[in-house]
Amino acid sequence: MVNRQPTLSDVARHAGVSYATADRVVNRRGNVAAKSLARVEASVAALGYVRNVAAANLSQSRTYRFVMVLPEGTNAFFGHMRDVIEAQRERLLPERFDLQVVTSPAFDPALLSETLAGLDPDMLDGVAVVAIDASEVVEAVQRLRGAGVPVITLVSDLGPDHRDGYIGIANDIAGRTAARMIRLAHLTRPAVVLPILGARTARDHGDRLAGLAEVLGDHTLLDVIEGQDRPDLVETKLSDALDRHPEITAIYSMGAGNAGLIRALDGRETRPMVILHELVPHSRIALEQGLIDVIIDQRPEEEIRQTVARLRDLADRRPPAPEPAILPTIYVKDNLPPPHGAASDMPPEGDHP
Amino acid sequence: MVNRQPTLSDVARHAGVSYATADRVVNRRGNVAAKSLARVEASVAALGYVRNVAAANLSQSRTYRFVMVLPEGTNAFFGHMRDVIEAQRERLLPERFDLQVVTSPAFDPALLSETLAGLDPDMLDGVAVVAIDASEVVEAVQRLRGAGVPVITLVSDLGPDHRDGYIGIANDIAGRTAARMIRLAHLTRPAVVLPILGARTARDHGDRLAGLAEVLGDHTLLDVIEGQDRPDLVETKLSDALDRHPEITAIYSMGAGNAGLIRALDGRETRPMVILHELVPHSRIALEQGLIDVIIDQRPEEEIRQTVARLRDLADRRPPAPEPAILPTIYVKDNLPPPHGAASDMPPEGDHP
DNA sequence: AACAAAATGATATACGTCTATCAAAATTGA
DNA sequence: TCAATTTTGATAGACGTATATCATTTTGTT
Repeated sequence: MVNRQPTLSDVARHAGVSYATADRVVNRRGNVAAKSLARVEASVAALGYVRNVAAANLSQSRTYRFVMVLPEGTNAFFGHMRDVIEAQRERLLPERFDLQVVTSPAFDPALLSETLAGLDPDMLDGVAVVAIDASEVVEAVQRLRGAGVPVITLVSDLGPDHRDGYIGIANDIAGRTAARMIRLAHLTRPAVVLPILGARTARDHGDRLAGLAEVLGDHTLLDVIEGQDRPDLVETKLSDALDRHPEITAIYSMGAGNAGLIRALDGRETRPMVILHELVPHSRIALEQGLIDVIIDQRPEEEIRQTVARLRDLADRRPPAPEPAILPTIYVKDNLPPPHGAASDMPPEGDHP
Repeated sequence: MVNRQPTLSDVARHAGVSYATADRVVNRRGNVAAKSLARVEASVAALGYVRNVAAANLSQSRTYRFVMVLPEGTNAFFGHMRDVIEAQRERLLPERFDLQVVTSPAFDPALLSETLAGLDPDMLDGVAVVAIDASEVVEAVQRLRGAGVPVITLVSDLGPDHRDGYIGIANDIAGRTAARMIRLAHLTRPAVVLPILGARTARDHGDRLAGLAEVLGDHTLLDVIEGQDRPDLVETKLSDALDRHPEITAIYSMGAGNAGLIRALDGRETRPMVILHELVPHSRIALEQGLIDVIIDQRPEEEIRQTVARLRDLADRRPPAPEPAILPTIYVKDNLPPPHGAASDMPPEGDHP
């Protein structure tokens, strides 16, 4: 059996002070003599007192008010992420979580910093933002943090000193993983790899490319195609490259606009090995139909779950719960999650009769 | 802003009954006239009342008492799983979770059912068991469930009618995934695949083998080696097979005893492609050193997290939270999680001053 | 020693639920 | 219609914490 968890009254009794004084210590209200402070802290340690967060929240009728700032637009990945957040929002409402989604035009640091500046720190317990690594954004984040609002970055990071946490994958590792898969498919022959990205200036794309190059070894890496994350551009540029370089054995697409990539491949009778990023409806279909081989995904469901957990721990001012790292997940045709947007937790039947 | 969540008092007022009557309805205490019952239920629906679980647990000084029944022994996988549970146990103690681990000798249905029979239903709010699919076990589980204790299966399942949930991977999908990886490594040449498993009678191994065969297509599948999950046996049998079949291009090990597999490969100058199951210290090292190519893992951290969440929902008698499916995870050398047993994704930062 | 300032203690209320008790009202049966 | 039964209402205490108030004690200063 578990012994009853110690309460703050237990701590006060053990320290030989009143409940009020113990409360002054643990809630840092000041006006406590150094001696009392030390005794209370000693008792906290001795008894292993941990604040009962449920009781604390109840007493304050606390609501966790979190804002998630996502890029605006119709991008399939962030569209899915918004769906995931919406599902969580409804689930978490009765547990007193108020999740709000705010959008800001993609790739625009000035507008993003304005959006962040428009958030009222007094109405917030935490912010998660898909960051753009620019000085205005860093400043806007620092203003929030200075006002006591914890900020974590989501999917796209700022420097480690400028946020209270990062939930997302390491993009160099994603690139290395892609390279490893390409090597696995070229155990007995040389590879000629065509990299496609949105823009050389996009930091996450650059990191992926760097990781790719590191692990690719002696295999050949062609010049990158910049597709601006636009399907039409990707389609024409890729078609052209495939015509000019029939020796290509693998394609790694680091950005978005993959609907165009799929269209470019669909007509051809033979195709190279293909790896791309993010499991979204059109990439899923392409994988199921055998038009591509591998999808590297960052599991947005898991990212949102961890984001809420982390924001909550930050709001409660307690050490973050250890969570499994979010690693680039490798999907092939056979280990895809069940199709419905909001994932189900059970294996798709039939396996265990 | 969020409107305040309705309380049971709000429901009572809306229904025009006293708090006591509303309470009688929602907590099914009986002695309520049909008319009152209907009105309260209508008000619950109208206001969207959801019980505040935190307040309820506080009022009852509730502790969630869960037991996890694992196979006994030094198996690296279950050893790791126990470490993971222990880490969670400490974390969850202040939140009034009492996680107990009970072990039972591996592969012994009779002893497992005895172990289950030895659990006192009155001292328990839920059980998770690594099941053995045998009638005695099913009966023991049914006795627990009949006594009001929810039981979920972990890693190894019973039939869907005999438990309140299953947390683990679908093993046929794991086998299919392995086959897909083998195919990816044989895009331009035929594969000759050597399957290794613990015993043909082990259901999860059988499922993996079936999945493998389904996806392997025209490639050659050799006769299985039975290694009894024992490193020494695996080592000698594999060495022998490699000597007799130099044409082998891939090995898929579905069971344990992989330390022997690694020893058998370590001496050789060339080796086939190798896929095996479960990320444990020795398999991790082999992957990092390039002795094997792929590890298929079931993420025990994630399984334990979901297990606790599911048991809690069952104990609270509320619909299970949607959780992302646990899919066979593909690890290559580059997307391994951070090495420390209990994974942490963040440096243990200082929080807000 | 006298006084202000700082520290402490005692206590009350609130959060939303569960549980229990007792009295009052409504319904049922004969 | 009267008694027995069922149903309902009102209310109080407990869970552990946060917050506030006010009186009292201790400390520091000159």
